[in-house]
Amino acid sequence: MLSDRQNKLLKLIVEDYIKTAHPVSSKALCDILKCSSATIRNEMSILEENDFLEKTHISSGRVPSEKGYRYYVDNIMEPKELTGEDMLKLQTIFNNNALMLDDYITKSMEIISEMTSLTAVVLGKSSKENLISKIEVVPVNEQNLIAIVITDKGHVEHRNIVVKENVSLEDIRGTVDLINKMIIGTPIDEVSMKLEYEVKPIISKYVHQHEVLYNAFYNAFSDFTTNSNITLKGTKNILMQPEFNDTEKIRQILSKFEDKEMVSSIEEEENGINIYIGSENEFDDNVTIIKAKYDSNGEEGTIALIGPKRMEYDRVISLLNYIMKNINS
Amino acid sequence: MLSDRQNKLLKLIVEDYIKTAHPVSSKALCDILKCSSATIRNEMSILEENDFLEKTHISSGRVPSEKGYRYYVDNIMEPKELTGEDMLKLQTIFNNNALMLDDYITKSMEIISEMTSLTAVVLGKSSKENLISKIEVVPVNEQNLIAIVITDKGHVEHRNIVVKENVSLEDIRGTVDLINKMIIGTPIDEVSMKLEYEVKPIISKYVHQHEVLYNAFYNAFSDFTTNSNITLKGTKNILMQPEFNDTEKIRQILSKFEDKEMVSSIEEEENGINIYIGSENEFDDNVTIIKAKYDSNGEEGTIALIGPKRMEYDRVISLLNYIMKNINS
DNA sequence: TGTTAGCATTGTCAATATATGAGTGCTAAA
DNA sequence: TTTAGCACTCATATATTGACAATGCTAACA
Repeated sequence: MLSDRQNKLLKLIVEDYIKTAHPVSSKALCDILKCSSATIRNEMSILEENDFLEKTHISSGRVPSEKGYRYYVDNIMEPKELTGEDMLKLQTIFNNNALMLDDYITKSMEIISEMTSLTAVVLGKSSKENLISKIEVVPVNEQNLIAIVITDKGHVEHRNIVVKENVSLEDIRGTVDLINKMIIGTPIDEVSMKLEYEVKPIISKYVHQHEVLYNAFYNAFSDFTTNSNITLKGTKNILMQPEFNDTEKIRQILSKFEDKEMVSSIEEEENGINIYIGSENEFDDNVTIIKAKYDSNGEEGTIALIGPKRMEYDRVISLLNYIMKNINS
Repeated sequence: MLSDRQNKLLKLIVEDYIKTAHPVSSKALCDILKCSSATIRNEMSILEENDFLEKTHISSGRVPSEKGYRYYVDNIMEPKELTGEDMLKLQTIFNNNALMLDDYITKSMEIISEMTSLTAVVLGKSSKENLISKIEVVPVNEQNLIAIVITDKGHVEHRNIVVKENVSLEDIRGTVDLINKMIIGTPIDEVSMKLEYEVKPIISKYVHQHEVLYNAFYNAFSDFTTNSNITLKGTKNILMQPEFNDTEKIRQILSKFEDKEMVSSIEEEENGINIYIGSENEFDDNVTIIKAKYDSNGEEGTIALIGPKRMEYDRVISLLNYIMKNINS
């Protein structure tokens, strides 16, 4: 267990380092702790022996280790009130009644990304499990139709449908009506199957050009499930941090950001707000990721912030907390 | 005017530098030009005097200047046949009948970006001038409706509409019918005006809760025009090039990529394929941008590739040419 | 007149040296 | 337990050096 003074010291070091990004020297803390630098050095070396602190080289000041950050987050850090300014910015978003859930989330994460200089990630649960609530088909010209699919959660997807041969508008209408009747209430990821085994046999009875039409619709619907739904905001922010003053590191992170699988791996399973420091996360050892899983009336997803391990943990958590309070229900 | 040999020399230097990214020495070209390095140096210094070549330092090999690239592009470079491999990759996209114009363009630019290690930009003309061909409203639950707007070019936009007070479904239907009747054929950027001055007076006569409903629809439609329509593919590619082995340059370009106005400035006004080398473009002195304006049945936009000045001009142009041939009409 | 061999020159790059300063660890005394 | 003092270490910056890769120039050559 750490003594009171060690706690206080660790707190000062972590917070100073978060602010300045420079290793913290013993001298710098004399005034605050009302003792000499030697005393502080003694305490520091104890903290270092216990792996809470590290040195960047043998005669450098101290820097928090991953364990140090973890201890800070778990035991020292105090919840921080949102500043009026921060709250105001978010409030204006949530006060806007005309937005959908997705917009609330994306916009607030965009703002948070800007406020904190972190990179924001929004991973909407793929709409696989959403139920189809309506299919609408609108002709654009003789060969092109647009099929619009609306799910029970209010998600809208559309696909272009090309009908090469001459197909009568009636046949199209008939097909759409049939599909609509049979497919409403089906989860999106089961649409293909249902089309194949239930709709196809019936269409072929009632619709003239059933072959052509069926294929067109089948193609349009078959890739709905593959939709991934990833949003990144402020990609560059994290790369502006001094810990990424190195082209290799920048390129490495950029590559990961462009890799959908990599980004998808950020998805959170646990409830609440969770912090993954450095090697605790699968994404990249150099970063901390703070994730939160949201659930608003069954619409689930993950919001996350990515930044250097040296981040304002207390502030970020308050901000995420505020969002979660506003969207969870 | 340049002599034959100077032309040949410049060509060799440009192409060698494009391939290797290393300054080209006189010795390296002896074999090809069948003369001694001294002779080549003499010619080189003439080319340098005329600003076609530069040195990175006083005793370095030569590197093409902007003027050198420009001369190469205008007078030396020969059109390059697409390799079977390149063509095949693009062909598979254009052979897919189920795609819309936007998809053709985005997908082929994505592939080209990958093939050339350049960054691709697609700037669709904002759909401002598109005419509205249908408005569809679908209820999601008691408070939320989705308004879907389809334009004559087949673009689909949707907005969530929140109706707080109890409004009857009939009133909503009535409003939608009215709006539909009055607004079809209107250019998107005139919708707000038309709603205000023509639709509003009539709605207030026939619909009960006209105030609430009108406001909801008005809000949903009012930001249609602000839609910008920018797509970037392979952002990281350009930053992987050796000329960007410098965190400052990387950050500078990244910031510009995240700045919508900056990216929008890439839009091309001239017809055909145009090349802007270094300071010839407004975006960034360190890059070359090759732009093409497309026009497919009135749908206009710009496609562009961004990379280091040291890029395979001939290949890139052939690739863009191929796309343009396939989409222009 | 154009080409070339030869050589001094110039700058990069990498390795090495040197000085400076910030910060530590340790020890002995308060 | 705290602290002053000092030796020590390492990063950083700057200068020095030698090897190397080019060049420019000149004088000789075809």
